[in-house]
Amino acid sequence: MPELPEVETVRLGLAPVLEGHTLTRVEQRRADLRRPFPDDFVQALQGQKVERLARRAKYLLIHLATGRVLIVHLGMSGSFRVHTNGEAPPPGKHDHVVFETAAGATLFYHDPRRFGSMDLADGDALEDHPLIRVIGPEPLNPAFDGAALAARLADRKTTIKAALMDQGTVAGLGNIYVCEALFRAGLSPKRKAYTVQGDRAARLVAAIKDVLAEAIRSGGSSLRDHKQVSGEMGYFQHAFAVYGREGEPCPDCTCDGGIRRLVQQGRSTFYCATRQR
DNA sequence: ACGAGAACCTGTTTGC
DNA sequence: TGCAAACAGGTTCTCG
Repeated sequence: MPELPEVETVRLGLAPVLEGHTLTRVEQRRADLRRPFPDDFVQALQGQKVERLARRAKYLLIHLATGRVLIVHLGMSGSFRVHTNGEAPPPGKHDHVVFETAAGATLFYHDPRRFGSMDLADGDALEDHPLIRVIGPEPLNPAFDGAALAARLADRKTTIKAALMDQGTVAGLGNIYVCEALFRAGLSPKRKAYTVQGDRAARLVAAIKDVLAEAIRSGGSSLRDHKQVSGEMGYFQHAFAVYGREGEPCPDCTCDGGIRRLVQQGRSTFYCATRQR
């Protein structure tokens, strides 16, 4: 489920359950996800108080009162589910981590494909962590403007689609929101990245900020499984202009073919060849 | 150094 | 109906 708006939705859902609460029990139910858990995973978390939840790109950051930080990535299929009032069912096959709080909440981390990961860092060295260090600017930060994006694209010979999928260019976009932002900005996914300068870059930044903010307000996008930690669906998927809409009419013009699909870097791209140049 | 493709997994949908 | 192939919200390693 997870691009920036989905991870932000998870953060907002988990914050009231975790912030200020103590983890009375942490159960690690397998040795690895995409990578091994840190050796001291349970020891670093169990019995500790959560201070606050943050997010960087698609990483959920759980800051502990000890100063350590749990870094969680949801991969392609990771999700959290919260049960309160002692109503948690037994963990299922793909519930790889169980957290219990002193207030009686139970959290399952569920991830069938196991592309997710969990790691620990020291809070004061978080920006130096290998996973965090390589990430580009946060798109919703006011400092991220057309000039900032243009500068990062100026020497990129790949396509604008590939450049935006690269977390080092700008943080948190994935296949859905790249397709949607390029549609809103009227830019072809096949355009060379270095040609996105000046007004084109400004339009693209505005489109990125708008689509992400709208998606967060909608509780993210729920494609196949549920996403909000309560089990409720997000509903931004109903607002997609192009993603997953191959063959449907373009919502913004009367072109013949409607929405087309092509494959770039092994991923589906959806776009309108008339509106996006 | 950069960019494209493969690999990592499981589950679901599509096509013959 | 049944089986195989294709496809899925991501990242990271390898190869050219």
